[in-house]
Amino acid sequence: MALPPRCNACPVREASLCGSLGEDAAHALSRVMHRMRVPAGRVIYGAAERADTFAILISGVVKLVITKPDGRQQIVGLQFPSDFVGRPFLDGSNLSAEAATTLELCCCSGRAFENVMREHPIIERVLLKRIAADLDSARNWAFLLGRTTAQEKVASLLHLIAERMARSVVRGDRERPCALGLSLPLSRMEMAECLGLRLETVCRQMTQLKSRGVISTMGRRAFDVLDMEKLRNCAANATAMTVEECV
Amino acid sequence: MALPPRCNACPVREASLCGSLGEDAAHALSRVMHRMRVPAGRVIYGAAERADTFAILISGVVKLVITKPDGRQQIVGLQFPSDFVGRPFLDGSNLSAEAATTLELCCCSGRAFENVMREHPIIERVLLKRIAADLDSARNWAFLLGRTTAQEKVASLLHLIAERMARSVVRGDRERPCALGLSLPLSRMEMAECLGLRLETVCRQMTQLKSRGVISTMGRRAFDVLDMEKLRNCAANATAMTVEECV
DNA sequence: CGGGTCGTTGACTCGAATCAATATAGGTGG
DNA sequence: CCACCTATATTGATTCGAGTCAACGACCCG
Repeated sequence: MALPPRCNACPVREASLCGSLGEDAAHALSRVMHRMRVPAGRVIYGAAERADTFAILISGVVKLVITKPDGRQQIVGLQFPSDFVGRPFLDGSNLSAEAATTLELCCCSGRAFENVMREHPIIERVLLKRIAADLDSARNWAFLLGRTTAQEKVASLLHLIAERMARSVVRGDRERPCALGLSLPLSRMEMAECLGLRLETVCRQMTQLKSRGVISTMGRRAFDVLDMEKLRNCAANATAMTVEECV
Repeated sequence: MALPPRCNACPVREASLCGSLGEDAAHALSRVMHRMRVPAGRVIYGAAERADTFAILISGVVKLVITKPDGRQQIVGLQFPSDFVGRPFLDGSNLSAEAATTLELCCCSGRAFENVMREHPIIERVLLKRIAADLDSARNWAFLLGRTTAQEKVASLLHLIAERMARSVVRGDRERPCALGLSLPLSRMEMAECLGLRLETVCRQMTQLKSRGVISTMGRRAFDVLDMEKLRNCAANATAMTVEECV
């Protein structure tokens, strides 16, 4: 009746939804879920088909995208390791979920998940909290999109990525003063789609942050946070900040 | 064991969360909830205090606002009659809920609600669906903020208000070709705070919509939709639309 | 009827978008 | 392993939509 070895060895067990369940709900879930690798770019669920997947993200990043008929796209959410992906009970909006990087998932069909959930109401309660947290993030994102400068947007995104990627990489470690050697899960284009900007604008802001010694980049898909404090400042209120204060 | 008279006479009973509950869960809820009037401008819950209210909105409009230390504000959600207001189980973000107009609420303490919920898990399931729907709205709002022009933003907001206000006013009526004599629950300033714009920009867009015969206004807090089709077009893709096509 | 808030309009500025060249990374085949 | 090739990223010049600042007008209150 013990959990399978893959659960005991699971790097996100505590941080994920599973970590908040009791022994038997966790066990019941473990019986229907299985590991899976998904290559970057794969669509996990799209606007058309019924979202019939439930998954916990073990590694990699998933982007949630709204696409309109005229081609405009907006990334409205990012899911990191330990987050869940899926839309139990959900209506058909124009939302799709796509692997931004190669993923490791622990997943099952939506139907199987709903069955386990019906037998273990605690899962429902935990899911409710997770969705409420997602709602909070979505609203904070709306603030970012509506009320901040390009500078703040880019800095906030890098800050978010630094926090979430570092947490999933140096687990257990004491908090580091600054995050080094982080992989950047998004292209410039995708960053722009996140932030309601054009990719050229994202580039320019990245260049500025580099020249101010806030970050540095290595290749296209990696960066360092040289000064977390500065980054936080840039994210919070770039407008109230002169170049002197920032450098 | 019947529901109290105020429930049977409740104008939003079917559309609200209560309408999706079984007989006894609805009855249990009705015993802890009570009617309340709240004047416009009152803060229902704020960033500081623990959000300890749960309410179903019977009439009026509630705005959900994020305020940053530097004074920037963004309205990240509107709740209309039949929606719920409150944050069961929720973390402290910088979100506050404020009455945009005079409200009629059916409410109880968050604690009381959680107690009833624990005894009637169906409430949890229904709440989960409502929150998931809110999450969807929040993400669609993020698209609006990130990827649309001022024109589309204003048109979309008016369209949303027309839909939700009409639904709560002419309940039961067949769908009207266009909504007339709608009350506008927000000031220009609040509209701007919704849309990530300045109030002057909102004004200019309103003026344009009027001159194109899409809407008309009567006083500060009322408007008509003269041509719902045009409004929908303006909301969907103002950029792809010349003045000729619109007029 | 007068005062104050809120809304409207106008003139001008500025930040990000757009259009247009490069430059670099990273993969491919020789 | 190197040279090439194509995606992606960067930088520059210019435009344009929304912001800002300022004046005026309309509505709502006592």
